[in-house]
Amino acid sequence: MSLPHALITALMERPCSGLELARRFDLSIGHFWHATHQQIYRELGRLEEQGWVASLPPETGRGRKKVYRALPAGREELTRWVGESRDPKPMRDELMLRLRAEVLVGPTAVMDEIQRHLEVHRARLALYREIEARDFPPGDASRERQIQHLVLDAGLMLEALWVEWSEKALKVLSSSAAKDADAE
Amino acid sequence: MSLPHALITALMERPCSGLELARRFDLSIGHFWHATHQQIYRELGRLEEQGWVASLPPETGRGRKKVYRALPAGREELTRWVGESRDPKPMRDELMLRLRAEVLVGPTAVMDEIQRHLEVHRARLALYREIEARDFPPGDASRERQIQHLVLDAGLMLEALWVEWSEKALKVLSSSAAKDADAE
DNA sequence: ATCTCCATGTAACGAGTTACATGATTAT
DNA sequence: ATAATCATGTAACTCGTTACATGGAGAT
Repeated sequence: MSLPHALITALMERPCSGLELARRFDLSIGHFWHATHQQIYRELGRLEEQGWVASLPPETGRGRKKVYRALPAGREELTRWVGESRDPKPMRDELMLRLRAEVLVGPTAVMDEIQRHLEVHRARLALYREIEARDFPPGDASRERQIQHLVLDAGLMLEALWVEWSEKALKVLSSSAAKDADAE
Repeated sequence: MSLPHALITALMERPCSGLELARRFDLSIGHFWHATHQQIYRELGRLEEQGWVASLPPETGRGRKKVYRALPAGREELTRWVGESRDPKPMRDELMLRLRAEVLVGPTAVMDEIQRHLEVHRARLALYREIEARDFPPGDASRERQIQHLVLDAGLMLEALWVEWSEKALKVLSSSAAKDADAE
């Protein structure tokens, strides 16, 4: 149940319409909490029912741009939610499942897949580094900036980790493939 | 759509009943693909319909232990699935959302939450290190063992990353809190 | 006029979660 | 006998995904 609070947060930062929200998600919040525009519309409807956000123009049906903003009640709800406590979820990684299955049915072409992942992670890492260079110049910063930097840093560290892991995996798999060939 | 294939994998490694599967998930596969026993029962039913797994005793209703095993068709399906290609999903982390919201409604007690997460990740890291010491002694190993080690290694690296990140976050937050106090 | 975007929305489904129900087995 | 536990299962719900439908605005 985090999407509603992600939306209130985004609307507190700046009021905007559903589609703009979807686009902003793609650029920032979406890096650690993805959502499609359908999810966003559905959730905005619920948030409005709850009285946590409000849309400006009278609801004249489809095709009309509706600009939402967060209400005081939304801010209160957000404050309550920030104080909640949840255990971190265990990771969920399909590639690890595939590797485990590969041991049983392989050898297969998993190396290609790992290579593909490696490239995706490298691209994300490069993107995050750009953002860091642009938005977080070295030197002291306010508490707010430091927290935002921490969040970005988690993304940087994760992508770097996956780049490192993928390279290692490729190395291990190629050497063990060579050994298998020797054994024949 | 990964759970069915996780189940086929587990049943190929060793046939067992639904509840045993649930327990084995908690111990191994569950570290990177969690599932509850309800999910597992539902999925086993579907897998049996599909003809990918079979249960031994005649189906005499509730309370009767049913031991499942993977069928050749299941193995084929697994082989097909291992060859599939999917982009890695972007991370999804509620704590990052909370931090982003905290900037707007804070300062709050997020540090306590980060501390809690830190302890969870330290515990998982210790567990994975135990498993590594027990199951992966140093020295050459077969391709299978190396792949299994790679999977465990991803878990180790991730938990170590979160420990590192949490410690850093606590340091940053405590120093910026001190500065805020100075400013008053 | 009609075409192409922009913007909002519906519908249907699959996956995951939570709470609970029921039959079998074992221990006391 | 009955209570605890093992084992399987139902039901109801939320969240996320995919495909598609509809209305409005500007361009040619």
